[in-house]
Amino acid sequence: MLSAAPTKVSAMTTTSPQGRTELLRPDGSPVRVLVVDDELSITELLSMALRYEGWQIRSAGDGTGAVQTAREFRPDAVVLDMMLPDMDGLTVLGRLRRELPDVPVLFLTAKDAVEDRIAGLTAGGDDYVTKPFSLEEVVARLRGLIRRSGAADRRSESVLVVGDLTLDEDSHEVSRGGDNIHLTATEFELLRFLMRNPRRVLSKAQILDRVWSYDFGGQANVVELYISYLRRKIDAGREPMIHTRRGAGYLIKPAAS
Amino acid sequence: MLSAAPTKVSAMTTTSPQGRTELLRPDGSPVRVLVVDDELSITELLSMALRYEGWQIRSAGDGTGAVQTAREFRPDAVVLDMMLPDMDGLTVLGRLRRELPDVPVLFLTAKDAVEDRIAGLTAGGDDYVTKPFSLEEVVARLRGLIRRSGAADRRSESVLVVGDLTLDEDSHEVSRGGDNIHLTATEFELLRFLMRNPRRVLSKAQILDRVWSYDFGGQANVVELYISYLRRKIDAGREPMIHTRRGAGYLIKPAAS
DNA sequence: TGCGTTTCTCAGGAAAATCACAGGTTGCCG
DNA sequence: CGGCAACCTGTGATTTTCCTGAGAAACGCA
Repeated sequence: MLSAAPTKVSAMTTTSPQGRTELLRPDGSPVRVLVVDDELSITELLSMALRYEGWQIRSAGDGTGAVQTAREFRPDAVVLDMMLPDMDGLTVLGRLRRELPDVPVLFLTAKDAVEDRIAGLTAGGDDYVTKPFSLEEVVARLRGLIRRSGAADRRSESVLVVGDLTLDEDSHEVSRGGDNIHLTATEFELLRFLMRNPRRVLSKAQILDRVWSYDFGGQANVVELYISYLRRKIDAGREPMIHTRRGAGYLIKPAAS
Repeated sequence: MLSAAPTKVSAMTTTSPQGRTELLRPDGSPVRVLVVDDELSITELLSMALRYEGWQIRSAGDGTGAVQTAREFRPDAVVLDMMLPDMDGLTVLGRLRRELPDVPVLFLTAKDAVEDRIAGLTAGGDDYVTKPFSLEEVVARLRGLIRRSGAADRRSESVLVVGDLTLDEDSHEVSRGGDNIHLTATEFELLRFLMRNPRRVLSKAQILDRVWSYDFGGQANVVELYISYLRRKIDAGREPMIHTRRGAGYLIKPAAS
C-alpha cells in the first residue's frame, strides 16, 4: 500500500451513475487528500464533503501531525490552514515540501490575512481560499489543483456541458448556444453545482450547504433568489433548463427533453 | 479504515418473488440500519417499516447507546434524531463518524428547527427529513443514501419500471409510454409506493400509513382522492394500470396482462 | 474615498398543492 | 331488482411554496 503509492495523478476521470464525474489516479485508486486545520468542525466538514467526492481523506490538527501523516499517507493534495497552533504556516509548508516536493497545496486563510504573501505562495501552482469558504469552492479548486498536478493532458475536463449550456471551470466562462453569459461569483457557483449534478433534484438545503459558506446564517430563500437570477440570465427567452420540483428542489437538464 | 469492517454496500439489487426490489449487501446479506430516537413510538414505527424492507434493524434511545451499538452492529446507514436527551446531535454525529467514517446518516429534525442546525449536514452526502415524516419518504431517502454510499455503479437502480410506466427517483420524473407526466409531491410518493409493490393489493390503511405523515389526522378518503388524481394523469385515455379491488384496496400492474 | 457591483433581507403576490365536503356512481348481495 | 356500502370526483377553501421587485448593506476597485 505504501510503497505502491504512485505520486502522480493523471487527470483521468470516470463518470459515476449519477452523472457526476470524478477524479481517479492512473491505477484507478481513489485520490488521496490530507486536510490540516486545528478546528475540528472544519476538518470534519471538509472530510465529509471530500469523501463524498469519492476521495480518501486523512486529517491532522497541527503542523507536526500534518508532516507525520503526509509522510505515511502520501496524499495527492493537501488542504492546509495557514493558522496552526504549533507552527507557522510557512514552516509547515516547507516541511511538507521536503516530504512531498510536488504535492499541490490549497491554503486556507482568514479573510483579512496578508494577501500578497499568499499570492507569492500560489505562484508555484498552489491555490488558496479564504475562510469562511463554500464547499463548492474548495472542491472545485482542489479538483483543479489535482488535475493540473498530474500529467497535464486534457483541458476539456474543466468544461461542464449540459445541453447547449457550457461552463468552463478554469476561465469561469459560461455560454448558452454560443452567447456568452456573465455571472457573478455566487451565480457561477450555483450553476456549477447544478451542472455537476444534471437531471438530479437538489434540495434547497443541499444547495445552501454546498454553495454558500459554512457560516451563512441567512434566510433559505437566497437560493430561490439566485435561481431566479440564473433563470433570467440562462433561460431568458429560451427553452428553460432550470426546473422547479415543488416541495423537493431544483434541477437542471438539457432543454430538449 | 478497519479491515474487519464490512463497510461498503454495493448497489446490488434483487427482485423478490412479490416483485419488490430490495437492496442487498455485496455478499447477499441484508442491509443493516441503526435507528436512533428517544421517543419509543418513533423507533418502533421506523423499525417496523424498515424491517418490512428486508433490512436488519437495531435501535438506540440516546447518543451513548447509539455509539455503542454502532461500534458493535456496524450499520450501513443510520437514522439519527437531532434532538437527543444526553447529547447534542452534532456530537453524536462526530462520535459515530469516528467509528464509521463512511456511514451515511439520515437526520430527523423538527419542522421549525430546520434552518439553523441543519447547516452543513447534507454537504457530506447525508440527508434529512423533518418530523412528522412519512415512511415512504424515510425509506426512499435511506435507499438513496445507501445506494450512493456503495460502489457507485448502475444508474438504473433509481428508476422504477412497471409496464410502460417509469419513475425516476433522482430526477423525480415520471413517464408513461414516452410521455412525460407531471406529478405533485404527494402523487409522486403514492405512485412510488404502488410501483414498489406492483401486482400487490395495498389497502387504504396501508397507503395512508405509508405515504402520509404519521400524524395525519384527516379523512381516509384522501387516498381515494389521490388515486383519482393519479388515474387522471397516468391512465387517462389509456389501458388502465391502477385497479380497485373493492373492499381490499388498490394495485398497479402492467396494462397488458 | 467614492462609485459601481454584488449579496442579501424583506415582503407582497402569484401559483400550486392539499384536503374537506358532498353528491354522484358503481358493484355487490340478498 | 332494490338497497346499501364502497368508491369516485367536482368544487372550492385553506395552506404551503415559490417568485421577484425594491432597497439596504457589504464589497471591490480605482
